[in-house]
Amino acid sequence: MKPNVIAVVGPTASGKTSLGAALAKALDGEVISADSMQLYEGMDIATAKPTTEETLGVPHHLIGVVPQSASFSVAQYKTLCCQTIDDVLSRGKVPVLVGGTGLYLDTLFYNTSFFDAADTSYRDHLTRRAEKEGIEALLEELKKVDPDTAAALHVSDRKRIIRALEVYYATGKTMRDQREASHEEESPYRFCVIGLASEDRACLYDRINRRVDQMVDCGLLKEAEAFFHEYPAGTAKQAIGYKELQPYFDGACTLEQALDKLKMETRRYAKRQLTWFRRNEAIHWLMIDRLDFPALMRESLAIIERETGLTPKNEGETV
RNA sequence: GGGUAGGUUCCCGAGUGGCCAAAGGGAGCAGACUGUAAAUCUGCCGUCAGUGACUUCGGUGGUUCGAAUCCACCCCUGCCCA
Repeated sequence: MKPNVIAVVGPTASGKTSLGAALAKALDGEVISADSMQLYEGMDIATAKPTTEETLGVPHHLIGVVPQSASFSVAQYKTLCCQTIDDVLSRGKVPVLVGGTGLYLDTLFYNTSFFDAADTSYRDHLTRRAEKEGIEALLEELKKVDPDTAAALHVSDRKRIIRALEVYYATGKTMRDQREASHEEESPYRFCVIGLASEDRACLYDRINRRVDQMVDCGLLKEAEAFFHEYPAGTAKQAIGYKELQPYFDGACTLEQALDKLKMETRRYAKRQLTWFRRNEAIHWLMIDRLDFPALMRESLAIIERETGLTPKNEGETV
């Protein structure tokens, strides 16, 4: 029988961190992050990494483990995450995945193996060609080698056109072949996925707005300033939080304007996350605007018990 | 009080007699996603029925076959003069 892995997913600011840590604590588990930005070192406030208090004394893995300067990929995440899951399991603990990066989570749920993209040299070459010859030329080229993918892509979708060509030239496979090859084996784990969402979109957006203000209170500006000092514009990772603040530091807008923009971008990100997760029918959704924290815990534990048979270690110590 | 620039669909902002439900952008909504994914891309976006109809361009009247566009008066806003 496959080992159980719990996952807590959902849009940003939905409360994954607290629920995940509390569940891990209750189930005698350990948290493994499935967040593409918390993986990197630094950016603690901007990426809302769990604080010491928030971890509830439960071990948290894959947070701040990749240097800013490193190039990273989904493929590497998958390897790293599977190692971590196995490590947690080997110690008799329950792995609790917590995060909002849909692609990273799917690579685990569906056990897909991606063509590793860490080496960017050929991609850079294609990018330069796109600049010189125009992306239309590359799309024409893709039509010849991989017509399926070419037909499915919009001309504006430069990144995917380039990627499809990259995959073809590097592996000799079309994207479809690559996709099929990546599904050869089933996941070695059995996932029980809890999703956090809100019935009323406005409620989630409200939480996001408030959280940005909290981030500022916690020193987001100072963190961003130090970050800009260490990593000149363009060299940093693409996390939301700094690039929206850049104009403010440059004197191009007021702090209020920058924060409004930051909130807006975060809201839009949350919406994209929801779109991603919605198509996953295995997710057990819980509504954060209908359930308070104890209720979320109760419901989650009920779902987990039903699905996996796992029960809290100590009754009454669930919060 | 005088002068002047304006008031356009959720917001910004084009439009200065028919080709205007009204460019463009933003927001919003929906979708995609096998790349670094907190990234990137797509569709919809006045209302209703789905080749059409109806209600919109500060207000009220007017000119005209026809007005967001022209005229009159009124209301409001920015700036300048007092």
